[in-house]
Amino acid sequence: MNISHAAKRSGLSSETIRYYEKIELLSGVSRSANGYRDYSEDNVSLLSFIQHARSTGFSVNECRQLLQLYGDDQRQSGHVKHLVEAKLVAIKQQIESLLDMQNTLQELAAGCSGNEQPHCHILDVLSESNRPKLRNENE
Amino acid sequence: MNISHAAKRSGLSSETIRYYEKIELLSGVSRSANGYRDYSEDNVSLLSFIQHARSTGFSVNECRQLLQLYGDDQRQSGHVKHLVEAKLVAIKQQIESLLDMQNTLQELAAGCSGNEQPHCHILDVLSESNRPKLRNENE
DNA sequence: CTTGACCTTGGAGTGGGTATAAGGTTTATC
DNA sequence: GATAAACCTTATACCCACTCCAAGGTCAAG
Repeated sequence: MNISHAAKRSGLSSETIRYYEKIELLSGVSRSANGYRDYSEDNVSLLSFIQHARSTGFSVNECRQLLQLYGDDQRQSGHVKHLVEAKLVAIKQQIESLLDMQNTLQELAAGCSGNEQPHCHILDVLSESNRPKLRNENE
Repeated sequence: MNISHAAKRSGLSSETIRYYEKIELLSGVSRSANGYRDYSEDNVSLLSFIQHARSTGFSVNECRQLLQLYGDDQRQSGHVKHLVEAKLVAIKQQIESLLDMQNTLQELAAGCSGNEQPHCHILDVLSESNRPKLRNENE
């Protein structure tokens, strides 16, 4: 199976698959006589695994850990669950941060008339020297 | 005012302030006789402005646009509001995406016993070749 | 006069790809 | 058999937004 077929099957781009090989996230891909990469079903399974993990928020290095556990029949499922729970905490923090931004942006937009006049509440707020909501600034 | 003082005042790091100067996000900073950067109150205001905009989700290039509007007394507040509303849409999309990930991770964690046994529901799901919830795959 | 805390510059590294150039191969058509 | 399109290969550069490092200059305190 050539790379573009493996790409379609795994949901990754050909470029990304080559990149994953270069950083040794995926190894052991064989080559045809003409030098083209030749993907097995197992290769495609691993690529799909990576695609799923990446789209669930895992970094490439976390994918490395997940792949190692995946290939280890002596693994303990607690180790895997630990990675998932840690990622869950990180994702929740990111959501919190984005919700803060969303609130701020909504407040900014609500206060701006958005017409052809130069006065703009948004710019007023952004240029305020005291950051609102940020307490604990000793000194 | 030296750079570390400007850093404290603006909420940015000295390295970031030098970086912003290098990419010409902030210009016109004067120098003391010894070659040290010397920040005015106006400089600090702009740095704070950038810090606020960055922490509200705007990219460096979007900050460039905001700064241009900020410095233009012929601006139309509608232009500013447009930037804020576009950013709001992008932030909402990011939140949606992260909420999807959060759901997936919670389902994965819930299905895993997380003990010392090798069998792991998480790895089972990640290695499933058919992506769940992703319809519309003609062919 | 030395120590430590600043400041300067340039350059490299990070993550996770994406794009481009320059070339080789395969397949279909004429 | 020629040729063009659509693949494949490699190496390299680029993107964003910093962050870190090395090598050196400056300055205030003790």
